[in-house]
Amino acid sequence: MGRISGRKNGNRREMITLAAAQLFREKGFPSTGMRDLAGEVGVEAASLYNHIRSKAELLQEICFRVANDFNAQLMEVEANETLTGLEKLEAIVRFHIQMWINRLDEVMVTNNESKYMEEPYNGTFLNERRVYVRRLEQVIEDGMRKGNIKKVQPYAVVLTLMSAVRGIEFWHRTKKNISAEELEENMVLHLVKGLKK
Amino acid sequence: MGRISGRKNGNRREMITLAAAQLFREKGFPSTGMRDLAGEVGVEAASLYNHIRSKAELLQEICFRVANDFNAQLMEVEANETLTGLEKLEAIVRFHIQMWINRLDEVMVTNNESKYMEEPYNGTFLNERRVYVRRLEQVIEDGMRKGNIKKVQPYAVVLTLMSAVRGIEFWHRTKKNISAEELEENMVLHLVKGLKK
DNA sequence: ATTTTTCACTAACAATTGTTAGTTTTGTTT
DNA sequence: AAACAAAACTAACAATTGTTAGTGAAAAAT
Repeated sequence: MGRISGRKNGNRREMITLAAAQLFREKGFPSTGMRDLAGEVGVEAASLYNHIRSKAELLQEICFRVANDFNAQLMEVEANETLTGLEKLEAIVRFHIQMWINRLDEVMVTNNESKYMEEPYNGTFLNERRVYVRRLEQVIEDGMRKGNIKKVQPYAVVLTLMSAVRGIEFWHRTKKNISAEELEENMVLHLVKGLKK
Repeated sequence: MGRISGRKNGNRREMITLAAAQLFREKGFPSTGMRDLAGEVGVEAASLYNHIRSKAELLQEICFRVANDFNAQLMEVEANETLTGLEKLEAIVRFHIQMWINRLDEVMVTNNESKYMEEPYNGTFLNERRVYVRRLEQVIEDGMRKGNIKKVQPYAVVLTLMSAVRGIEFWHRTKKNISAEELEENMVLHLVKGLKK
């Protein structure tokens, strides 16, 4: 065990993973070649395999890392007893918006390319998503019961919220029109405050 | 073995296009092989080329057909002088919802796979989209000026609206929870009525 | 009945795919 | 300086890709 275990290796691998996220987003997973990725990293394709096991593994790492971050934040909000239902929802929506603004590559890959994961990873992923949606519905139902969220179909609202933020993808391409803060406030106003009773 | 049902070439080609839309949605454009498509149609891969010029042409046909349908409806609404700004917006949002419900394959391909079109088609497509967004912003600005839409950033609202309906993709996989009509009403309530002054 | 058109077939192509094997270079530890 | 591990390289593989050429059969037109 000579070298400090995986320190340099870890950095290199992280670089590869982030380059992969960018390419997977831009070109899509199936049409991103290992030679494309190698070129981005500045190395021959075969050399990548000193750091990763397969192309598929890269996709799994990206998707599950993002999924875990969403889950962790939801857990945190759920546990916060000082917030009303509507405030919880707002915190969650703001987190989604910030993820889409700050980690566009990874989040878009998670949204658009996760279907290219092999089993059982894709199945697990879809299941985790289903659970996440159900927990979000619970937050809304709680808010409706306690009285500061107006009467709606929780499932429809969750679908709408989680998809609406995807619009940030297009904002990214033409940033000039409007700042990140303005965009966030407008979306929150439109999507969350509109639910106040 | 001769021909199957094709009285007219047009029918056969339309069958191929719709099968392509379904496969492009499910598997993505790059990883849908011509042999997959041929199998779906019940024919050998080479035989497809009696009806189409290339795989790329299929994608173009799907994307521009959908884009044209959206443009046509927007033009119709714009021309209707009896509607207020908010009513126009509602009509447009309802049309989007119905397109996502009734023509999911084509609409999803248009949203997710259009980037795989070669130039100049992709450029033209992105430009058409930009124009569409700008026209939708105009509808909102008109509504704000005439007084029945509350003060918002039109660009942010358009992004939100156009993306929110993408949630219907997930509804399609698990239809049981809620009917198409309920979903539409909930979305309209959430997305449009929330904008009323 | 004969010609013409339509369309499916088989076979094959050049290019590209992810990945492995084996070797050499690089940088660190003893 | 010698030894060792990490990570780069070249070369090659089997499989798959979209597409073309050429042929024969069925349908439509004459």
